[in-house]
Amino acid sequence: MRIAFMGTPDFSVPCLRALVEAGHAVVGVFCQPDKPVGRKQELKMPPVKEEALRHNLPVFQPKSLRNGEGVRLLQEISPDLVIVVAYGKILPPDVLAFPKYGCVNIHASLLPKYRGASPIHWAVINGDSETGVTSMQMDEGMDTGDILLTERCPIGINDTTEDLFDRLSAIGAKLLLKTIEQIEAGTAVRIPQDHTKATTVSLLTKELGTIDWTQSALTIHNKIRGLYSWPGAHTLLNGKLLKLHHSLLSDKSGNGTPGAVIPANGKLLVCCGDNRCIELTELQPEGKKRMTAAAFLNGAHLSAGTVLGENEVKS
RNA sequence: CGCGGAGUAGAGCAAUCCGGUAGCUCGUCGGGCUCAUAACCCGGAGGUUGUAGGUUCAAAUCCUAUCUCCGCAA
Repeated sequence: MRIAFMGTPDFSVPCLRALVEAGHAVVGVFCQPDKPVGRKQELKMPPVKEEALRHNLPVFQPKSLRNGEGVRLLQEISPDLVIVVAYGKILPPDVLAFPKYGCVNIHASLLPKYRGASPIHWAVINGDSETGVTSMQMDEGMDTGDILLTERCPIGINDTTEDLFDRLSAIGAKLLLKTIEQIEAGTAVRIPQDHTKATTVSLLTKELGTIDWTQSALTIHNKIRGLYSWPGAHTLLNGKLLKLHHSLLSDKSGNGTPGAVIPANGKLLVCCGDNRCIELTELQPEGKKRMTAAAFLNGAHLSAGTVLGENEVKS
């Protein structure tokens, strides 16, 4: 079976690699165009492209698949099946209809929950104890196609989105091979989604990462790990940005002003809105490298009354 | 030439404006105290201040160049 692969970020790479290593005929790889990135605005190729080049696979980076462009490219490689994993583009109907076996998508949630752009982040932010991966037969809607296979995956209380990314992409690769096996064998079963239970999540914004210290310690902890490592959670310290990379729930109660810091024994505790504390374990002041809480406390010389999240500069 | 912060002991910072013995917190090593400890006390080691030039009696500090790291923006 001739397979075309569409994907862009790190998450997609294990799926592509699995296809190649399983001996499938990957006849073409689609990903987003190279984009300028970083301070120098240097062009960087997407991870999927790097992986494709490593295997000497033909790469296509069309700006759009619409207006017949997608079909034109598919005609060059005539795939029987298209695999889509976090490609980042909507596939137009003529592309969806082109391959004999249609287009199959790997989505990092248990559909119909968390349709859309950032399912892993939201599962963690919402404090879910479980998520998973779904393979589905794509239709014209946004993650609305019939479900083929699912695999569940527990979320630990300190798991970050990045942790889940790694685990789910590995699960996705496994699920993908299994799905293709069933399609080839003709044993694939399509289960329509229960659309009444569908939820859709949007793209993340940086503003989302601003911590509101009047929220509960658990809510804040979920936000910090859910937004790690991108776009990240942050607050203000003496008017300057302070990124929060990792945190732990503390069993200590903290009935001070929400955002008030309690430095103790090399640990950095912060009072939250529910009179509980969160322990910040790794952070990064504006313009500095990331550091452990102990290192931060060594040089920061925090006074007892310091409150995070306030925009005023204290002397 | 997008805007900005920063390179000082193993870590995080101070001293830089106004040149004059490089200091603090922690770690580390040794000793002491204690039923005991991540606690406390005493002591030690560890620096050609990112690099290269320049000014000066004297440069971490002033001037010039250069490398690296990071925040914002994209």
